[in-house]
Amino acid sequence: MPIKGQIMKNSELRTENKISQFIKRSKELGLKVTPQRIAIYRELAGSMQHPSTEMIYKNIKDYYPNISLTTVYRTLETFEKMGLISVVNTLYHAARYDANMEPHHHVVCVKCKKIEDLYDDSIAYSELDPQIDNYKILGYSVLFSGICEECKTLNN
Amino acid sequence: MPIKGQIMKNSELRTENKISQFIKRSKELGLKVTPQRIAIYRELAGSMQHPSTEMIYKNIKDYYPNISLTTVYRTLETFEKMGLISVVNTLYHAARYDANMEPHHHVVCVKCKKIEDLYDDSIAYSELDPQIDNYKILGYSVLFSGICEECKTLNN
DNA sequence: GTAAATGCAAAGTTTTTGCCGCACA
DNA sequence: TGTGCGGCAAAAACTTTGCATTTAC
Repeated sequence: MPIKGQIMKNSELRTENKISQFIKRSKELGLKVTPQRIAIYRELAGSMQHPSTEMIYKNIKDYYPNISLTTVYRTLETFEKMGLISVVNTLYHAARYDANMEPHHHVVCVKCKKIEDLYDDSIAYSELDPQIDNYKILGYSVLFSGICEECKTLNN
Repeated sequence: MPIKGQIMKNSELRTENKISQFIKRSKELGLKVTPQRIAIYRELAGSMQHPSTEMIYKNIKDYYPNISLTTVYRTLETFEKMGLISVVNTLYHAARYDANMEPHHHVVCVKCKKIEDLYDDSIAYSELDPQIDNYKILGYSVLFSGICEECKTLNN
């Protein structure tokens, strides 16, 4: 959290700028802007860690001890539904397995959580980007998300 | 489960073939081939659903009521570690969020579960594959997995 | 025979829900 | 000043662990 009267770093300025945008967008969307929501958004916008709900909660606790974990869960869900933030791992609810060891991709239905295989050569990964040279890359997967035939028909 | 004396469908033959391979590979790896393990592998190999642990357990229960959910959890973990099957959603343990709404990809460290952003134009998705035309595609994400600098150094 | 695998029970994590009081627009 | 939001407690959903017994090899 930025401290008044102190010089802010560039990254902190960037974060504060994102928060202004967030407040503006929240109002447009009819969402109430509460101190908890600002704290949660700030924590996320100021982090490069792609934090979990628990991590966000713990960080906020330090300066806002009364906040509830439930609030963090509910708020992140709301933000995500409104398009203010995104979930890195759509399929976080439970481990999903595959006996097919051929290289292939997946498409998941955001409504019914069905996963289907996808063989598509138009998604090609050519060479390692310098940005990830310090990683020992083991593999990669492409996950499409969408709405499947059946869920489109049910349109709910 | 295929029934003796009945004509098998092509898909069932394919599944039984995969099971033979699985048994052979298990022996090579020094894994014991138990009825439970065959049942779990068959359930996965015969399914297009990318089932969760619970789904596999429930299906097996129908004809093998004594099997334990713990066994299914432990067995899937073992299979995955040995490279017999794979997890579709590496980051299933907890939801991870991102305030960065720009299109970008991610790289996750399989050891410490750290996620980093990745901007890479060499991963390009050109056009929708006919296979997923019946989906209303909302987006896609590329997730690289590997071992990060720090975890490489710790080499454990 | 022995190490590995299973089953049961219990506990640990992560997430959701119900209810009520509060405060923001 | 009403409705959306937050906090607490409880439950649900998912996963792991410890220990005694059984089984595959």
